[in-house]
Amino acid sequence: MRYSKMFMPTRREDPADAEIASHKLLIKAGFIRQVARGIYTLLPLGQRSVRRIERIVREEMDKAGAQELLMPAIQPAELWKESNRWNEYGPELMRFQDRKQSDFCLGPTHEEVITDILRNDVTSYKQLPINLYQIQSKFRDEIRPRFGLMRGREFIMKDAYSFDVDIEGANKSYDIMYKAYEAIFDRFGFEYRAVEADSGNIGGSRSHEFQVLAETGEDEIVSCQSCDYAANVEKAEIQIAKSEIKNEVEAGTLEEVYTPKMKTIAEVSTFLERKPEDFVKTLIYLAGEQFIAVLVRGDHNANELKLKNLLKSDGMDTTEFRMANDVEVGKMTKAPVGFAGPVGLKMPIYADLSVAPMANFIVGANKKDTHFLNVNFERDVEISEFADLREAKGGDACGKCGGVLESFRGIEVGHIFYLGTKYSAAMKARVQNKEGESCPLEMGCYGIGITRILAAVVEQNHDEKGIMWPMAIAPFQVMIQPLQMKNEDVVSTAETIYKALKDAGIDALLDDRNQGAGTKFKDFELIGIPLRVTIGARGLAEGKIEYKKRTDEAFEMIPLDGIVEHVICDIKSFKLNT
RNA sequence: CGGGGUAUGGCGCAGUCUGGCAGCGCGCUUGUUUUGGGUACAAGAGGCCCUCAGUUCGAAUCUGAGUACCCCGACCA
Repeated sequence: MRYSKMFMPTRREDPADAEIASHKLLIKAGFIRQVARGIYTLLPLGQRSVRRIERIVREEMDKAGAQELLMPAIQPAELWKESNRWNEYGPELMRFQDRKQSDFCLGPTHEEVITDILRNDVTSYKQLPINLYQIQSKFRDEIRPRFGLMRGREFIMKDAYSFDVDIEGANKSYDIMYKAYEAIFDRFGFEYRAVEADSGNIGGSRSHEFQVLAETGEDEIVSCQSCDYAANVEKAEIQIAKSEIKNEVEAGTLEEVYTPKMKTIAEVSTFLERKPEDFVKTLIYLAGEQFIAVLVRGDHNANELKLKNLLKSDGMDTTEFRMANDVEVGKMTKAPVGFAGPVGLKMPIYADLSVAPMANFIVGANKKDTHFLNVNFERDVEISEFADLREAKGGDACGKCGGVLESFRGIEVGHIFYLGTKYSAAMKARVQNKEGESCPLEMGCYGIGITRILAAVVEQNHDEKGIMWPMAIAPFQVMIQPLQMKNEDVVSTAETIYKALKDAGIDALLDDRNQGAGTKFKDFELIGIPLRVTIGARGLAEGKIEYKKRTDEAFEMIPLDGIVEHVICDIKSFKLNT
């Protein structure tokens, strides 16, 4: 491809509304443009890289025995009503009506459609196992889309669905996908971790996320330094040290203190000059119709999954479970948000084990701009139950082996779930097993965020000058730069090299613009093509060509008659490595 | 959904407080120049100042309503 013909609008200045490297660089280097909030166009360069990502995903999925199909983005409400997700999914589901006022949605995922297909055409265990996948645009009306392609409302996803006659088979299908995902993310050159995860509103029990390690990631994960345990903090199990027994200190006098407009622990602790560990946070949740309060230490976070499980085991209705909103908090605590506390609170109060040994702690006073000092259990607060309710954090003891947990931030690029019969039972997708009994299909589902991978790759592969694409994903493999466009030797040499590389099946970009060397170098660095072949009058006089990798500082001079072979050889070795 | 912010040429911004000819840099076009790190000079093109409604002799600027986008939060209690 010739640079002069390629539509690749680069910018000199950082876009005003991008925060993180991948968002900035993808716009600046001409890969994407925003159309609306969380909705982007993939420009030719972006589309080229996405195609390469898709190709790798397809190869590995096919290798794992999955078959590609394509389901519609538009889905009828009827199917979603069968699984009850028409109600459960909430406002994130993009809904609309056709001209006959029938309800439809834009698919955020495809369990319903695929289950519908299987129930009609699969009747015997002999047709199983089967794994079907597609690569397609998904639609989720996210509360807060952000960071460019990282969290969009329309995005490209690979989603796969496995069907087995029994749990044993389903686990096997799950393991195959786990391995396929490792192969895929290895080929992208990612530094990543597979972590245990909560299965969210997709449903199911067994679940792993594939997290690309990055400071800008939205997820927090912990991994054990001693064993192979790794999990999202939403899910991570920790060991509570038995030594956390009550401190024997004399209880101080309960005391009100004026804390104007101090809502957060950070604000109040700075204001009162006390450590966050001296505070107890009071969180109000709504489970079904019942309000409950949860106490965690000021420097801890509550783990909603653990909380939900505890409430469920206490026989509470948790089909609807969420934090109370501002109005509800105001009503229940008689104070604006930020000043809730357990003293005199009329609802069941659950407390994390780590607050049990605390004494003379600080809480909100259920009164505007006021906190209590020297609060103590029994005397001031009655607790319904102490339990492990907090989120893991770095330094905690591993729930499996007791080793030390280390924390990371990650970008979730893949997620696999064992679904069980959640959808097949609801939608009556059944087959006959060997014994002739009718049983619901055992399902698994497996997602990979294609467009998110594009962003994640940039997060892990860039410097201050621009992107550094891994060979596997680069929009072009090599850039050829004639430096003096008026020098016929330079131009014709560049053309010859360009043609030879193209004939060898290599994606080469010839920078045939009549621009100075500086401009060409800058654009090369910004766009991030892995290899650069520079033809300058100076080197050419000695029969030499300059050759440089985007990731290297230095370049080498290669004899003109060996350059093409050298480039081809390098690209081949890149392929073997990935 | 709550809080904060922004909206002026393709991009990045000033001008708004204190109403009076719509500006700067980059990019773009044409010509000359330069040719190994975003060359230099000259001449140009390009804007309903987000929308609507007010105030005023006069509104990018003041007032009101709306829209779009960005950030923070929804673990704050």
